[in-house]
This record gives sequence, C-alpha cells and structure tokens, in this order.
Amino acid sequence: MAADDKPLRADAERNRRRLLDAAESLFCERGLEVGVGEIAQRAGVGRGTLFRNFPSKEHLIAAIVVERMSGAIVRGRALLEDGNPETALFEFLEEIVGRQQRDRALFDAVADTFLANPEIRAAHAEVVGVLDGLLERAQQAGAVRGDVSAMDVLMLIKGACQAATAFEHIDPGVTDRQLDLVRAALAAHTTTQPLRGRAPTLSDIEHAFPPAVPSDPVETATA
Amino acid sequence: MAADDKPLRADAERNRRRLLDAAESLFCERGLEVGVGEIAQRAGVGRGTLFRNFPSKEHLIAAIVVERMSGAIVRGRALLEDGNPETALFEFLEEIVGRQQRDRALFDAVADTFLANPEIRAAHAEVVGVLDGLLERAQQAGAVRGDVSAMDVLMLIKGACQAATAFEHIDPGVTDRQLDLVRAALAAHTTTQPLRGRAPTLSDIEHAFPPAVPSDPVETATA
DNA sequence: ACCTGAACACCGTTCAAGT
DNA sequence: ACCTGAACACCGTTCAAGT
Repeated sequence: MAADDKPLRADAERNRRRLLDAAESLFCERGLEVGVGEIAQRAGVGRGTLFRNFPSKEHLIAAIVVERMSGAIVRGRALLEDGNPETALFEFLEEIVGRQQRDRALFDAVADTFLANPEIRAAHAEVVGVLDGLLERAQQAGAVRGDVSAMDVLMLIKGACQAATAFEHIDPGVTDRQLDLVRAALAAHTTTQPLRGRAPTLSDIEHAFPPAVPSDPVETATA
Repeated sequence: MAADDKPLRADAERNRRRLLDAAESLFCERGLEVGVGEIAQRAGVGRGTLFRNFPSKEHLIAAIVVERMSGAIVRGRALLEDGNPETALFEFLEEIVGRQQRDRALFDAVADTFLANPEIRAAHAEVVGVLDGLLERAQQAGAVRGDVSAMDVLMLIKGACQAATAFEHIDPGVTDRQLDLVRAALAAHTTTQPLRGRAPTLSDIEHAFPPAVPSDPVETATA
C-alpha cells in the first residue's frame, strides 16, 4: 500500500532518480554524515527539491536501503527457482552479507529506521519471506536442523555482517569464516540440546509496531 | 597509558562524576540524541564544563561505554578464577549480551567510536583477553572446538546482542535462544568441515589503527 | 584551576517567491 | 505542479569574562 501511487511529472521523476544516485554514491564514499546540501548539489537540484521528494534525510536513506534490499530479494527469488536445496540458502546469506560490505554504514541505519519506516518494514518482510522458503527447502532436504526460523537465521548472520563491514578489508576471509560458523550452528546432525524458547517470527515485529501515526508527534498545547 | 594522570581538583572530580551519571541515565531513558545542554543541566553544571571534561559528545559516550565494559571485565576475571571450565565461557557471553539489553543504543555507538577512541580500544582488548582465557580453558576441557579464536566468538554473539537490544522486550527468551545457537556453532563434536581462513586476532585491529594523530584533522592552507 | 553562558558554526528543514 | 535558495531552528563547540 502506497509507494508508486501518482505517476509524477517527467522532470520530477528524473530529479528523484538523480537524488537517489547522488546520495548513494556520496554515502558510499564518505558515510552517512554527508550534508543534504552537498547531495542536492551533486544531483544538480536545490535543497528544497530533496525535501519535496523525501520528507527527511532519514527517509532518503531508507529509500536507498529499500532499493538495496529489493536487489537481494530478486536474487533470493532466483535461487528459489533453480538453486539446489542444500546450498541455495547459504548462497542467499552470502548475498545479503556481501551487500553490507559494499555500503559501509548504510545498513547500520536500518536498525534505527527499522522502527519507524513502513517501506523498510515491507522490504524486510519480503526478505524474511524468501529466506523462509530457502530455509524450509534446506530443512526438508535434511541439510539444516528443523527447529530454527528465518528470523533466527537473520540474527545469526549479524556477526558475519559485522565482519564484512569492519574486518573484511583487514583480513579477507573473515566473512566466509563467520558464515562457516553459522553453517555449523545450523547443521542438522548436531547432538546438541534443543534450543530454548520459541522460534521468533515476523508477526513478533509487526505486533510491536502498530500502523502508528504518520510520524509527526502530537504537539502538546502550551498553557 | 593516560586516563587518571592528574588527581583533579575536588569539585572538578565531582562534576565529572555528575556528568557521567546524568548522561548515563538520560541516554538510557531517551537514547543518544539527548542534547549536551540537557545533560549539563541535569548534572547541575554549565555546558562549558562538559567540554572541559570531555573533548566532545562522542568522547563522553565513549567514557560511559568504557565504564560498562570494565564492569564486564571484572565479572570475566572472577569467572576465570572459580567458574568451571565448561560453562564459564558462556556465562561470560551472557554477561556481555545482557549489558546490551540495559543500555539500548549505547553499544551501537561503539562500532563507530571504535575506530578513533583509544580508551575504548584498550577496554576492548581487555575483554578479548579475558574471553581468550575462558575460551582456552573450555577448549582444553574439550567443551568447545579448538579452531576458533576469541574474536571469532565476539563476532558470533553479535546476533544475540541484537536480539537482546531489539527483541527481548517483545519475545523474552530470544537472547537465550541465540546463545544456544552460538553454543551449537562452537560445539566440539561437530563433524562439519573445517573453517575457512585463519582465526582473527587482536593485532588485526591494532594494525588497522596506528597510534594516529590526536584526532584534529590537519587544516589545509587556503590559496 | 576551574566554571559559566553568551556567541559561533553547522546542518536539517521550511516557505515565500518564482517558473 | 514543481523548483529554488534565502531564512529559520536546533545543537555541538568555543571562548572571553568571571571566581
């Protein structure tokens, strides 16, 4: 619901793209603290145009993150089609983790924006959906233990993501190494005791963030 | 090296403590974006006093993080004394992860500050040291696989940390669950293929951040 | 030596005026 | 409809004046 409702005027659409491209490359180069002024300048538009397209700088960041995530989703769907059940899951995990490496702090912002931004929540839900498909196939093939959920796995690869963003340029291979450890944790033939608690699910998150207000905090009338 | 060099005047020392306490509780309550003005006010001092004690807001945050980390270090040392080799390691991991839960975004800031702040690097090195001791004992007891390093483990628990900060209040038990998965990854009796790459070590980090300049970027002469 | 708060610089956001 | 850039608000940081 929402997103591409009104077809936008031609030049407006073009400006929006330019802003996204400019922001993406600037964020990649120098991190999230680049000013909106510089972004607008690089895009060849005024500052006001940026805020016409995106309600705030955070929304701009969120839009880029969403684009990145949908890239991963496409890859994941392809793996669901052809990939072999036993390995496709881990190829998808590598895909996700690999994206962290390219965009530095971009994904760090997700943790915060997560809470508020509905578009990111939607993209996240799709990632979990694809991951769930890949996971179930791997489980039915007997390659992965049956008592874990997609969100279990998503949390598990956080360490690999950190390795990718912070240490890959120092020690190439840490990321693969972390993923190997994740593999070991998910191996089906473990004689380890069963996991405590219940498998976390998407609705746990949805439940925590009700539709909510359009983000503007209600102003308290000053006596 | 550094830290408590000069014994500080009595009132100055007291102001420093008040600032740390005020900042700690305010950060806990409303996150890192609380203004320095409000922190100084809560501490009962002027804004200037804050910047006399801490070169920047980030340094203030770092100082709090360091205090928290040394709390964990104390606990870890105690576990090295008496705790039994097979379980002490995981008790320490629970200790670390538990701290994330209490302080919300406080530890998120570490990932960034990490790079620059030497005091945090020092505290971090101590954590790795203690963890290394606990890990080695567990390995010699045959409870944990022998091919992992302390930093391997530190990265692995990142997922558990995220669970602790973001999901524990929704689904109590996720953190324990994640730690169980870490346990499975570290189990000695895995028949999994060996890990790729080499075990990451502390000197990998040290090597990446040379003593460095006092943080002020050299100004480029104009024209 | 240390404290204070007014002043400064910077950056995200808005909005009246333009096309 | 959309674009623009000057103006605004906010916040981290500095510094001259005080004790």
